[in-house]
Amino acid sequence: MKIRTRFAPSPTGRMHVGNLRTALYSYLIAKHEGGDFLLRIEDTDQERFVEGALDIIYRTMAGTGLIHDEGPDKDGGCGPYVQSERQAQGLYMKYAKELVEKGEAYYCFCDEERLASLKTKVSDDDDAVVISHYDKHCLSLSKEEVEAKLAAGVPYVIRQNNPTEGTTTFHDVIYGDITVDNSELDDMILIKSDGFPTYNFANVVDDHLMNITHVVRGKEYLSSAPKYNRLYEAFGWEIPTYIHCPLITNEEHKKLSKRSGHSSYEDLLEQGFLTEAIVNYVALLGWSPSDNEEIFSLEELVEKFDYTRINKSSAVFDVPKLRWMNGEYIKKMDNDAYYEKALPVIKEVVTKDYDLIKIADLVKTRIEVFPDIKDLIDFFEELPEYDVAMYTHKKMKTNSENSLEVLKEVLPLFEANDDYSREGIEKLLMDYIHAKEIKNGQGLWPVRCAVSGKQSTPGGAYEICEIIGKDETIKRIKKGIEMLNTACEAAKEQ
RNA sequence: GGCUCCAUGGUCAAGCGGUUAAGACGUAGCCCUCUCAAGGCUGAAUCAGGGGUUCGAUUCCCCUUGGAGUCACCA
Repeated sequence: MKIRTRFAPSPTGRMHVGNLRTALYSYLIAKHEGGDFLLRIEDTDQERFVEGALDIIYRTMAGTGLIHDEGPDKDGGCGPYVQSERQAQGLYMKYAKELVEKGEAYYCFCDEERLASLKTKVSDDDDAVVISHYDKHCLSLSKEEVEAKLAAGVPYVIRQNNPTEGTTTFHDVIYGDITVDNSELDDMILIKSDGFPTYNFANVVDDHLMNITHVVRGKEYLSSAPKYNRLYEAFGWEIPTYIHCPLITNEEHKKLSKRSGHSSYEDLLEQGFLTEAIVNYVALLGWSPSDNEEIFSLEELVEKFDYTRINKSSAVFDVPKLRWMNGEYIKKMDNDAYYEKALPVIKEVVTKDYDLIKIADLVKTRIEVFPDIKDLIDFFEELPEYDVAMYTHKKMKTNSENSLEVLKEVLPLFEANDDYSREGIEKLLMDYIHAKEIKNGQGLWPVRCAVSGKQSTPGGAYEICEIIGKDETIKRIKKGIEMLNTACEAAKEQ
């Protein structure tokens, strides 16, 4: 039997990483076995629909490479793939009525007020949680009463009719058999008063009609799974394989939600993460391969993915590790791809006519995310204000006096020099250092400080001088001499 | 609060009765080195607690504790 999985998002905004991972796992499970991966849009809540959210879904799927075989834009014979369109065909109502006839569902005319009276507050520490359990009030309505209300146009919903005794057991690949008392099963709404199906109902109907074999979804749905089973059984349909994925949480171990912010795929892109790194990292939240590798392309994931190795416990979304992984991907990038990403960021900071490629090369192993570049290279554009104390470095054996000496002696050499290639500068400086018989650091530290104004820089003195060129190098060394002069004189006076 | 699930270092995790309890991120130190990275090496750090079962439990069972999810005309 061919595996068919589906990703069924609601068009309510950006896609947060939990959804992305669900989509990824669905895709991987299908593709690992050469099965089909479908995209279905669950837009049964008209109020929550967000303009443009559909585009985000398509863009995310295409961007991450999770290409669907069937979907709203790719008919595979199970369409339409948008639930509002299916609703318009009266599809869900038809199935709901079938259930009513079987006694597995019933019309409910209870108004908001009555429903509210059913709600009970339960104190959960400081947060007051409101729960409700429908009391089957309308189940006792006679056929005639129902007909009369229907004819009178009284608003109604259709509810699932769950037994109050006995137990229901369902099976999940990851969590095993789970049994609950039927008394726990609320008579959930199947068809809302606006005629739309609820997520729960549409899901079951569509998964069956679309021949979905493996239902992949988040663990937050685990508690509603028994009610699904009752629906399948009521219809006499085959129950698909359930694969509930563990939650992805924030640092506080709470479920990652849209409100957590900065946790959607697009947020991450805006923060400078590469989609390959995001996909790779997210794949490893809740799943691990049998070997020790960690860096995987989507193709490799397809090959390696084994859903029986998915974990049970939730995983914290650890940004530092994502950053590390992103850095690994940056290092692996070929020049074209790297420059395409790096140069625009560099241009934001450096407007001077410098060799931006050289700057890009300098920072490649020093960043984890592209925006990191900015803070690293700002000194190229303009020499920052700095403290002369920087020239004093214990390990380099430098201080204000000998730094001043070095800069003074090196200045004429720079002025006389015309070879500002990296090699040229190296020769100039090393010849000087050898002649003076000092340690490399003693000569190079003051120069690098003068030329960058920073304690630490990507690259060393040679590279920086090469990039900023003769005029700027001389200008900055003079500035250093000037500052050290005043500092040394002030010291003498004391 | 009811129900359900989960429990190996700070984080991701391997382990599926007998191991010196992998590996990765992070972290500490060292090497390299003109700084910062990268790279190399080394270290610290984990089986929540208590009962069983067993010749032997991280591993199987139970309880406790802790955490999470869920309890909508949202998905």
